[in-house]
Amino acid sequence: MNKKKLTRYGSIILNLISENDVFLSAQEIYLKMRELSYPVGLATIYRQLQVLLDNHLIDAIKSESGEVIYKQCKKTSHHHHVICIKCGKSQEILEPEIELWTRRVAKKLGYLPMNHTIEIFGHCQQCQTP
Amino acid sequence: MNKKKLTRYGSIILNLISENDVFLSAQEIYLKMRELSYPVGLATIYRQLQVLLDNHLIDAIKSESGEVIYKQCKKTSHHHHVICIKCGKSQEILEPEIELWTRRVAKKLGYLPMNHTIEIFGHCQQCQTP
DNA sequence: GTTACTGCAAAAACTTTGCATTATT
DNA sequence: AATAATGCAAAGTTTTTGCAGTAAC
Repeated sequence: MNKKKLTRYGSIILNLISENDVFLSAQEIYLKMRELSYPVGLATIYRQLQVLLDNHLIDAIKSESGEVIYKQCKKTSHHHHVICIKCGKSQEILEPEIELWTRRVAKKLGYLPMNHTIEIFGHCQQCQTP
Repeated sequence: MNKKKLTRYGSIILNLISENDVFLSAQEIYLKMRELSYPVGLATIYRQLQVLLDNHLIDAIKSESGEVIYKQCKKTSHHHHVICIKCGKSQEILEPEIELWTRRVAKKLGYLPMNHTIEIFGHCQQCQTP
């Protein structure tokens, strides 16, 4: 058994993430925790985020700028996201056909696909009308 | 005019990249340049890679581990890649349908799509048979 | 002789790690 | 008391920036 358990701060972080509709970076979570007066260190944030990931309680993707951002998704199975580049709000993409597409394309080129990243960035409905 | 020009090292970097079939990171390019006895600094590598990108002479994507990697692509228009996670070899994906798919999916969710990333990671033909 | 490029060092930003201290059981 | 979690500081990585020196035109 390689899995570490959720700790006090782990649950608090999970709550914080699950209340939010946007992807948050570890740094943002750290700041929010400090705002909420939890005397938590950044290292703990990173360590507990890893535990949450290992237990599939949250999802992580890479932002456009390259940092890892976290969110709790409704779908438990593999999926992708549309992310607003203005407000950060994201929605899950529920299109199984794309999984077949990646497999088909990879195989056509002689590759055995193991993994893929698909992210769509744009403006959400609210952020389109200023 | 905001574009900087290609310099002596820029051309050498472009040659190095165009001779390679795999995506290279700035750090790898730096090492290869030093191996070839060019007394070039890492900062210059980064600065000239940016110039090469601005002039669309090379393409860049993010690797699985998050660092930016560079390659000269045959296709000049927007496209995606399958990348071997063992040897690094990549192939360009020539499927216009996926562009329509991302637009359609984003719009269905109320988003105005601006940008997207699609990368497939796996094992290439040679790396499948050890 | 100006202008632009480069090297070096320093800094910035994100993340990981080591270790002494503190909390949990 | 033993075990595990935490905070802090330090270090690791990738990338950017400032500036003095050098090359290019």
